[in-house]
Amino acid sequence: MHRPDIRPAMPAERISMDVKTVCLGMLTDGPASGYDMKKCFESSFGHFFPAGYGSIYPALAALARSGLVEFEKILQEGKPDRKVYSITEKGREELIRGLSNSDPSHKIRSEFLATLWFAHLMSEEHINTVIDGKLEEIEKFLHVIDQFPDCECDSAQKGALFVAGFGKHMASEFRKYIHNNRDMLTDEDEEQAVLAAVAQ
Amino acid sequence: MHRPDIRPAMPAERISMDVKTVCLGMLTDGPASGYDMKKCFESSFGHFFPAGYGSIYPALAALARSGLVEFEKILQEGKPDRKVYSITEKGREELIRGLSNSDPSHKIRSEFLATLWFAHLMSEEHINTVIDGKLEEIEKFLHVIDQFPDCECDSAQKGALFVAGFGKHMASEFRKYIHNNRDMLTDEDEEQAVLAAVAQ
DNA sequence: ATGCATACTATCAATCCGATATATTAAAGC
DNA sequence: GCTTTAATATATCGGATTGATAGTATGCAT
Repeated sequence: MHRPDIRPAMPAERISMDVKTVCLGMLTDGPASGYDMKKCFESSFGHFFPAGYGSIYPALAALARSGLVEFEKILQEGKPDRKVYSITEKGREELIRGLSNSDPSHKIRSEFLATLWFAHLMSEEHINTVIDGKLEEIEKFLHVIDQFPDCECDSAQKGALFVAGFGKHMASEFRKYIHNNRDMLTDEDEEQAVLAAVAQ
Repeated sequence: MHRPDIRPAMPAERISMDVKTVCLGMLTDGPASGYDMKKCFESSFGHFFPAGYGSIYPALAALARSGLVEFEKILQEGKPDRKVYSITEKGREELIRGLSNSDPSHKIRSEFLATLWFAHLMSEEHINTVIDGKLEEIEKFLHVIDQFPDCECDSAQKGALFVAGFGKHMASEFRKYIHNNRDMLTDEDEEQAVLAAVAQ
């Protein structure tokens, strides 16, 4: 009725493994441009932590403002100038802080599963299209990851191998589950099964 | 040099399985309030498609504006009024459209993996904290999903069972991979490797 | 010669996320 | 009895992320 001094929170600068922190981490392998980093996201990092230009460039700008990275403009003939970023000592400290969170998240956002949840509203044909498309995608991914390591951004040896192995394992289990269970979405006797389940 | 009629995109109203579409889907099981839907996200949907109040309420408002849902204000004694939403015929059509995307995404955003990628910059103790924390989380999730189905929002039988089974399978494979491979992050010879790298 | 790929930069609107605010009641703890 | 916590409900706000687009230049293929 008369608000007693509400102030806007000030979230205490949460320790988080965000795009900024990942960029700092990448720079521990040596200087790189935003473009280089995007490629690294595409080839390896992005499989479990995606980021596009719209996140990378603002992240680098913010890091530079806080003095966690420095950059050097390199003029090139023909091509646009490169801004080559390197991590500072302060940046290294901040990276360690970013890694210190004891409960980092692991989130899935799956339009695929959300769609199939409503399989009863879809034609059998379309269900198959969706599933076959996803299987193809997984196949491609497994092919890519099989010839890992192949990217330059890996001082990370141990960690990179662990993460790549994880990706490979989960992708092949993804495939396995779909192979073994896709029938339950398209089986003829679905009507019966459902009725039976309700009946008893 | 003079651009031949570039027009500002008009994104053609992308077909997407977003929060709005999921809310429409939930409403096919009967009318519900935003609060009800949040609970449904927490209990089941959120495991593969998270959404909080900050997404749900704006989504419902937008759906109402477009005439895809209607709502009725229900006055209650003691408690605040409920706004109970129901799907319209137009909304059902839009839902079907939302389900018609042939290539729905399945994305992972894992601070967990991003952190462990840099395991070589972390203490063995902290690596173990992070991993044990995640294992505990998985254990809880498996416990929850074992007593599925238990939520009210499931006309979806087939789809819900498929998705729940998927979650269960992937979670237990997650656990298995960590059990079998966590040693590679904390093995003794890491120190040597790191020292050697620094020394030269 | 025209379009397409590659190499670089960068921005914008739409959306989403996490935290917070407001209000009331009921149960649970001290 | 008093107080804290949980549950029922609504809603908003800043900050971050997404996906698409824009701009500029070279070289390659059709």
